[in-house]
Amino acid sequence: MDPVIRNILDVAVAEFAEHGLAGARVDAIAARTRTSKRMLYYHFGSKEGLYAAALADAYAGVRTALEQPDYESLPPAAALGAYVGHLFDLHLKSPQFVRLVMGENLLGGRFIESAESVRQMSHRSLETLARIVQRGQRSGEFRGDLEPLDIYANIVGLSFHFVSNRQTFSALFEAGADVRLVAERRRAVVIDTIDRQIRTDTAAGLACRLDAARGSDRCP
Amino acid sequence: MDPVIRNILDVAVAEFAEHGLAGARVDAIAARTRTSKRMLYYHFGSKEGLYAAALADAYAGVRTALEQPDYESLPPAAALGAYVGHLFDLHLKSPQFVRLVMGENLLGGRFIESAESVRQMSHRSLETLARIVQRGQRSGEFRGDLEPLDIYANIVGLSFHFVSNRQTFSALFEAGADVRLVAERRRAVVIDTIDRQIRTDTAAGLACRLDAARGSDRCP
Amino acid sequence: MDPVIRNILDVAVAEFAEHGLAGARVDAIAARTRTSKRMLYYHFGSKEGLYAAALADAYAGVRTALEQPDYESLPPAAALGAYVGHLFDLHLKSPQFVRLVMGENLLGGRFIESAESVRQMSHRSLETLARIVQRGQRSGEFRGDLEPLDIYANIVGLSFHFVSNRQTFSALFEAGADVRLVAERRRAVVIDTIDRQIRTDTAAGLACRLDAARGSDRCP
Amino acid sequence: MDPVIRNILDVAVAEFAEHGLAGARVDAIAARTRTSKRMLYYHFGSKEGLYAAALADAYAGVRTALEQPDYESLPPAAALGAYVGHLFDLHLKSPQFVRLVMGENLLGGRFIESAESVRQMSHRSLETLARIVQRGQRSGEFRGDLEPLDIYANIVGLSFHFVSNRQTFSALFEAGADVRLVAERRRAVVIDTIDRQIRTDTAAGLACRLDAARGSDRCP
DNA sequence: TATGAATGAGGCTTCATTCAT
DNA sequence: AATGAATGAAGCCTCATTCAT
Repeated sequence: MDPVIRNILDVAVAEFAEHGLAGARVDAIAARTRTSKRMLYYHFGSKEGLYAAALADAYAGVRTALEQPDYESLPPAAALGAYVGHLFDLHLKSPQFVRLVMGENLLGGRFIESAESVRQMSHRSLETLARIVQRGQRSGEFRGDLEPLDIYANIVGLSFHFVSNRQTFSALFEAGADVRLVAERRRAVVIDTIDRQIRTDTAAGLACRLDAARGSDRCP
Repeated sequence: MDPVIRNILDVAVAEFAEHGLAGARVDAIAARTRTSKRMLYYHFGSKEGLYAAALADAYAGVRTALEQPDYESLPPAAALGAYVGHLFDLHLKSPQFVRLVMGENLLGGRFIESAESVRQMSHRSLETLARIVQRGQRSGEFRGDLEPLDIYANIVGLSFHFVSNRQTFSALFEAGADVRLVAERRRAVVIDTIDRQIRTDTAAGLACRLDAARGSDRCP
Repeated sequence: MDPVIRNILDVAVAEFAEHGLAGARVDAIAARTRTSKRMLYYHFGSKEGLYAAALADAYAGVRTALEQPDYESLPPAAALGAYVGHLFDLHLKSPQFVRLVMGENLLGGRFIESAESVRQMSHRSLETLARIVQRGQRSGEFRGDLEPLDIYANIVGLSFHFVSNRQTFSALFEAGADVRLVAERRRAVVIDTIDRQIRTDTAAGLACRLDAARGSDRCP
Repeated sequence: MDPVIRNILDVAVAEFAEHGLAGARVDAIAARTRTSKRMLYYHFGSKEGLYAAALADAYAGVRTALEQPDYESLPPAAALGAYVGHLFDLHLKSPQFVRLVMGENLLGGRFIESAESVRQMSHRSLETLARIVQRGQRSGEFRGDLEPLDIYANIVGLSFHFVSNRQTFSALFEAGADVRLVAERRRAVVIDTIDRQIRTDTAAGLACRLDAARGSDRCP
């Protein structure tokens, strides 16, 4: 990639992640770039054009990190744990990406819809999980009443939220705690949570929960 | 509360939730208010002052909803399910609140720190959960190696993320799906997930996960 | 009218007449005004909004001048001559108005269409002419095969063109001539031309010309 | 002419006619050209240089059309009618030329002065008219108190104005009328008007009008 | 002769905020 | 307690023009 473009995108990702689309300043981006403000418009057309490019670039950056380990060589439960840990770490190490996605959600997902590459990438990750789940279900270790998307939403939800809402959450509950220890424990909890969600040898089942959704909240 | 103030806050909450602090427009707020722009400054001093007030007001709105059912009269597992469902519903019904908290996180939690009322409210909700957990642990139904905060973070994380990231998530994975069915299933999955996280009769334990955090990702 | 608005409009009319919509500079207008650039936007919303207001104001300025003498008390031919002279003088004394209308034509008449007041004013002037013509036709002095609009277009066309194309026309044909004498002679020619167009005692008729339009250009 | 230059000029004429000097965009011209923006500057030096070239080119385009029919073989009155119709048609078919000349007038005729070729062309056309007039005067058909320039200004004024002010004029008076019929009638009216202006057998004379210019507007 | 990238000045517009009344 | 007019700083964007190749 053209190093000029590369440079602009790096700066833009940082600025948009830091301040959001509305709060970001084109002048601020230009100032931290090796080129001029005029060039931003030459290459990207508008502030929104630059934002969209930065968003896509951030997703692309994550994609590289998604070049996954070989889960197939591990037994299902271990593979699942590795997968969850990997996704958790990914979010933990990509706070800019997380912030951009948050901002994008606040904007109603306007810009992500047009990014086909993002969709492909996401689906590939989901399929990797689906294969692990399938293996576990065939071996009898994993429950059969869960969709891969149920699990995927849990993993991403827990991982994402830990990073995205850290500011308010730790301000409210963990004032002064050691950040590294908090993350380490949280990682373990998330892996454990998903592991228990999916194993066969546990009590309540999803069917009961769905029944309950129409009636009371009580499951035996 | 002074109806003028009430009116201003309602409009401000909507505007800030919609556009964030940077994207919100004081003029837009004033225009949708029954008073003039000058009055916003008279009562709240600045845009940021109004934002802080709107944020606190949104939290207060949720507080009312938190006047909780009497969990004590239910057996621990049922109480937990009810608690989780309640929190999930709370987020589902308060998208403005969720959006404000997202925006606040993007701002680094700058404004929430000063809101003591918010902290108190949050802690009260955590304590309610803690009491349920304690009962379950004493009866042997619930695991003893979990902190209430571990569970609370899971519940809030899953509930919040479902609402906050709906735009991108459903754009990527659920294009065209029935929104109500998706929410219903998701609610059941979340309750089920927390239930399984906390019961005693399941396989892997947290200790193993924490060990793993220092070594591999594999738990027996 | 608010003197601030009045002041802005005066300056804007001058600037837009001088440079056209595209060539005019908002900064230049603001600088020659007693208020700030910000106020232009406060009162008129945009450069185009200010342009439209200036255009309407220029037309209104002409309207005042159109408060016409009492043509009814003159015999038809004399009334017609007075009317033509009046319109000629009007254009001659309103070069800014003429330039604005030229610019408006170059813009395709985009802004004039929305100005109902302009339409009313123009039609009132046409009706004044129509009444004179009617009197002359009844008395037998004026031809009966002409529409008032045919005559009005001639009067306005000749008057307008003399002012609007003076720059190129005199550059090409009258380099160095005395401007006042040129205008005086031109005024006489225009009145004479219209007078001859409309009298009964002349040679060729319009019918022949219209026939010719389908065939040759030769009229007996 | 170099086809590259030809191509650039065609595009430039269109753009400047459409938007005027200030409103035209060099980028827009370059984009619709078969060459690059750099070439415009290579060949024409600047935007203004290109404008001047486009203006001269538009005049030259009209010159070709002015290669006139053989008026000498017609009797004076018929020749005059043909001449007037020819000039009217010329304007009608050259709206781009008309728009350019309008713009040029708004610019004060800055660029036309330097174009000697334009002057020559215009004078040749005037001389053609003068010869026709002279023949008519000698035969007694035409009045002797008119300068050829008086007539030429009338012809060009009426023809030009019909095209140049069509936008505002028809917006104000002919909303919805059939464009072709309007033009046809207008053409006949113009020929008729000039014919009557110049014939001997009519009432009022120019001398009276000129006298009137110093006194009242009333001619016997 | 030709091109895509680059440039700096200046264009229009909008913002949060305050003043006179 | 309330209002409409006012403000200056700063925002995004576009222009004609030129440079490196």
